[in-house]
Amino acid sequence: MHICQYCNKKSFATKKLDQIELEKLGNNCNQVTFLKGDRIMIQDALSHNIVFIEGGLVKIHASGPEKEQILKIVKGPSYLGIPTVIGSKTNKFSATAISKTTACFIDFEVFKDFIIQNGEFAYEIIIDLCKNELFSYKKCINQAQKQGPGKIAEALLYFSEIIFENSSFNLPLTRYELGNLTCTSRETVSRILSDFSNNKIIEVNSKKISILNKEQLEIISKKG
DNA sequence: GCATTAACCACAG
DNA sequence: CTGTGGTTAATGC
Repeated sequence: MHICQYCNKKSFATKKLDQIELEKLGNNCNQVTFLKGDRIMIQDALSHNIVFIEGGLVKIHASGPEKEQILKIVKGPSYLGIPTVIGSKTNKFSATAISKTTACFIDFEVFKDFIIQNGEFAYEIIIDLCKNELFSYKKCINQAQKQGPGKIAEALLYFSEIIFENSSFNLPLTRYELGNLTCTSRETVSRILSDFSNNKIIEVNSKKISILNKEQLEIISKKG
């Protein structure tokens, strides 16, 4: 059992719960700590839990016809698996920690009761789902229409602005994984990164990447 | 044809 | 795991 009342990492939705509901949540959720590489959710497993990532970085991936596909990188605080628990019996994707991550597993029946009984809670969940859907649309367009440099520029800006909120960061993926995420090959990632580096748009030191010319990167990302 | 883009292969560090 | 060079295929002037 977990004391949710005093948790300072509540989601926007759980901030809308009253004391009684928080107590109920606490009695029906459990916190787990994952290390880099640990699997948080396994595709095809039955799941009755909503996962809330309190903090840490998580890789969302699913198996395709020939290989595992990285769908996106998510930073806590964030819910995982709301669509897969509500819309399906089994998980339609896997989640793997790529840094130390704490997550709360919430019993779905309790989560469902909150949605049905607390409109403000439900509304916050809907906002979250909407944002995710729009993100998917955007990623689909990027993937279909942008060329290599545009895709990589987009990914670098995503890490810089959304994930790390810093112009300089340590890439939490290998070149192969970045290629997989952006739907290109590892060789293309290598070449584009050194190309950006030669043009003084970014600075690369193995995993450490600093964005030097954000405007230029945005132009490349935008025009594809 | 010729240029561009990017995947695949191979090899070195 | 990564960077680079050669090769090949698709696509667009």
